[in-house]
Amino acid sequence: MENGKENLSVATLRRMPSYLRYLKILRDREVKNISSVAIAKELNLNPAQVKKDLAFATKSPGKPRVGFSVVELIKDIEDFLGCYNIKDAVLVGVGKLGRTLLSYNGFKNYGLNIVAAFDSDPVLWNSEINGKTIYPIEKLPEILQASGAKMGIITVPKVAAQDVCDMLISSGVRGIWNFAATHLNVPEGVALKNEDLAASLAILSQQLTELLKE
Amino acid sequence: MENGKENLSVATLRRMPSYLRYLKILRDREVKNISSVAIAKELNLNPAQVKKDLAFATKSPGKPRVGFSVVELIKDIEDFLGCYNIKDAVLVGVGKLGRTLLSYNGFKNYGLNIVAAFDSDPVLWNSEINGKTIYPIEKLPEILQASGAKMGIITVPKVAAQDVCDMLISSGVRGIWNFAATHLNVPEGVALKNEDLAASLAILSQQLTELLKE
DNA sequence: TAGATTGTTAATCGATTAACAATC
DNA sequence: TAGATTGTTAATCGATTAACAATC
Repeated sequence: MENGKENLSVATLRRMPSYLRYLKILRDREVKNISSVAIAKELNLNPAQVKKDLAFATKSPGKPRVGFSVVELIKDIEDFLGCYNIKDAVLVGVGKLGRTLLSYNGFKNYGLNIVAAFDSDPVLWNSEINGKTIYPIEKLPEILQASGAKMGIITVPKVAAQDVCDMLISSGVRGIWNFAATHLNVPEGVALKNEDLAASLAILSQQLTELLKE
Repeated sequence: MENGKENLSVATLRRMPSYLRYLKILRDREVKNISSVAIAKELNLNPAQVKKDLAFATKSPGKPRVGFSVVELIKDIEDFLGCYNIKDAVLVGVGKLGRTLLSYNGFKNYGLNIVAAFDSDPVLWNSEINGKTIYPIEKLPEILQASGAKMGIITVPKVAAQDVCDMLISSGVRGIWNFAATHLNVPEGVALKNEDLAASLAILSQQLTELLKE
């Protein structure tokens, strides 16, 4: 999808959901309009950066003296994020984390739809969590190919993660969202995103350490 | 803690855990030594970047022609990340996600120790998950101040998140790890890290969309 | 009108990358 | 020795920020 603007960066993409979160709070408070300067202030960002970021998503320009309509801005950002979203995904590994993700309904706000789940434990087979059926892992190639899903979510233990990853890719998956705390090897042409709580923790800890020094 | 090097960036900190993950796989394969060039290749990074990153963590320099000892490098990076870590944290909100985090033992590799959990549901009070006792939320100020923990993990529903956040801060917490999908307002002097699955998803989706275009 | 806010252009800053002398 | 790898210096690149004319 073309959007006219060049240079959409990962940093911009990463900030989009935080704008959305703040805007939704404003909406709940029945605030009608907001300026990029005010958003920047609340989120501790630079106003010019916020203006540039929003320009990627907005369909109509902001109004001088007024700013942006909160509800319109929410809609524009949701559409913007949605336009990148691959609708269908499968999840492999119905342990604690897998269950949590299956139960989470927030993904649909971002256009993600988990169409099926897989696990090796026969006790879980054919049961449902949040309307999603759990299949034996052996059925993965068949169901995945039938569904056409291009994204795989890995929530299995470390030792199984690479095998599951290979299996997903050989069945047509092109994007891997890895929640297993291990390094995965993927071929060229496959996108990999490691969900890395350790990295978040490292950043927060470092900031906190700096703060406590003062 | 001083480390001699200037300019430790968030980007470097974010990459550290991924080095660690890959190195641990090498260790399991009984690989003895590894060069920064080889690490860069496997992780799709620039070799100069890997060299600079590792220089922040390593206690002794790598050997020309040999590279780094895998086990020493693991130890150095763990120490490096650990030196920033605030040992003690409390968790508020023992729902699905809170339970998952309480049960997860991987945090201790990064020096994080959850000392207590809180919830508003009386059914949970005084029960334990993974050795951590769950207390009524009213006891938060008392227990938090007694423990001296400076980090708070928020896993409550959206609507309660700001109140919990305020409560944590007024009881001495200086770092907030927010898993609730909402914007939080924190005063200056408090570090906030939003754990943002939506942002990850946006990045992965965008990459996947690009890949599927080709 | 006056002035707040817009979007954009140009300057700055910092991270990434290339190149290379030093080393074993 | 020859050459792979180190750590570092200098060049490049891209993101952030400041400044400002245009707008209502």
